[in-house]
Amino acid sequence: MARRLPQGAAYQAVQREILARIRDKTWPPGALIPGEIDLAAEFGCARATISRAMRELAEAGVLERKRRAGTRVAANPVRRAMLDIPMVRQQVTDTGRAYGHDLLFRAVEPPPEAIRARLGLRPGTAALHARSLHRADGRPFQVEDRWINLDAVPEAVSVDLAAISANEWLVREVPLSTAETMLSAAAATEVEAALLGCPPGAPLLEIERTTWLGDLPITTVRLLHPPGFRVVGRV
Amino acid sequence: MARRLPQGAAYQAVQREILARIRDKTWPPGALIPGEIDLAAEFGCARATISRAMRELAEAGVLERKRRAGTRVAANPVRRAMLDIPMVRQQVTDTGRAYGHDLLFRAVEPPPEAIRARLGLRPGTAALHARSLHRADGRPFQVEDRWINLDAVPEAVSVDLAAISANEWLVREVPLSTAETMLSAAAATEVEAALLGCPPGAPLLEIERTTWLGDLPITTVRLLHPPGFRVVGRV
DNA sequence: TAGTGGTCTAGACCACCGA
DNA sequence: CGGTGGTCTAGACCACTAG
Repeated sequence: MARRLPQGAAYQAVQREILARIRDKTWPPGALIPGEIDLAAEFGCARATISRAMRELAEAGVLERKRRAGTRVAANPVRRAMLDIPMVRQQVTDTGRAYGHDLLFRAVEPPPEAIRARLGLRPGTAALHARSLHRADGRPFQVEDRWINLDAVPEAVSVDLAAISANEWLVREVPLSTAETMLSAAAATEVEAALLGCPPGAPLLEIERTTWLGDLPITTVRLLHPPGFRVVGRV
Repeated sequence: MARRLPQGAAYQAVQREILARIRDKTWPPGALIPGEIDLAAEFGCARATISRAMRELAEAGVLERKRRAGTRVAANPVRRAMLDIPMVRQQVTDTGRAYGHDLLFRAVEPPPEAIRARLGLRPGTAALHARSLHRADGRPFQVEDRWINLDAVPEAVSVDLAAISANEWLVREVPLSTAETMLSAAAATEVEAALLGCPPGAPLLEIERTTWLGDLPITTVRLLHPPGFRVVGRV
């Protein structure tokens, strides 16, 4: 590989070259591009280097790879946005504001059907239900409405949610779970409007997230953000 | 590595083991974990295998790696959601519906200040402005309000946007650009409400995206979706 | 069934930066 | 300055699947 380019590693130089050839239509969308061995010969590097370059481009959605069939330029490129959704506290303090939260409601009760199904509970089973308001510099930042599966994490029932937010407790005690996230827009109810300090009916960004530990549903949460709130995605 | 586990590759087995040790608090948040050489010895595999396993976990936000300082369990785990935002046509047809779109407006005109800055244009420079309504089975699916930098892609001015949507033309002609995506909630204006078939003030999911080719801004677009529309993120 | 990508290894050199 | 991660190599075997 052209002796130590100033710009980073060899596999990245390979990626740049591949991208350049796609852009200038040397390799148009859908085209079959040379195999790893051929490219390694052309670029004068090891096959593993080409392999890593192409593997990452495939993960990024730029290439489509199949054994025996070879590697093609993706015909229908998909825009992928990586959203980082940090813990609320960090979201607030990272922007230099003071974090605070109020526990508005806490009960152990049977969840509505939609939540029950999402948590995989038997009908009639109770779960921990908590609603909190998170604040930045005292101003409303996020309303959190959370259900926790007590079959999965029974110790949650004895946590003082006024002292530590459910969010943080779960991150500490049940780390590294998998999650499904949904984003949508919702109109503020009377109650939500009062909490967030906006008119009823105002458009709120709503994030719903269900979290599993393996196959076991742990918690499902609905986060509401005041008008103007934005989630920013990288690449 | 424990002789060809049924579940996938060796580096994945290493990842599972690392995750297991984080979950059971063998390695709590913030803890320094053994180096690549030690782990390679323990797992009986090559250092490269450990390296790949840990590199991916670091990219996923589970580990934090620093030269000389070693590898630590991330203290403030971030939930990362990967949003796939396909081309509108695909989004519609993938769900078995018929795709259609109407060009509502097209002009070459100086953009408002916010757009002008985003596209990096000199004051007074005109850009291509297009507004379209995308339909699924005839029903409103998305309102697209787009500005295209004609300094970057002058040939855009001669494209028949009624025949091919700006979205698809750009994907075909200017592939593999980098982008910034923002999601928020917005209230429907009178015009938007009429287009999307919802009451004025209804909460709309708004996606704004600006796209660059290298450092050159290409286009910025605002996508509005009717109430109930959801974006789903994987992991 | 042959050829592609997927993975692994043993060894090596290097850049970075914390102790 | 020395140890860590970051990368690269040459070679090997394997899994999958298109032809």
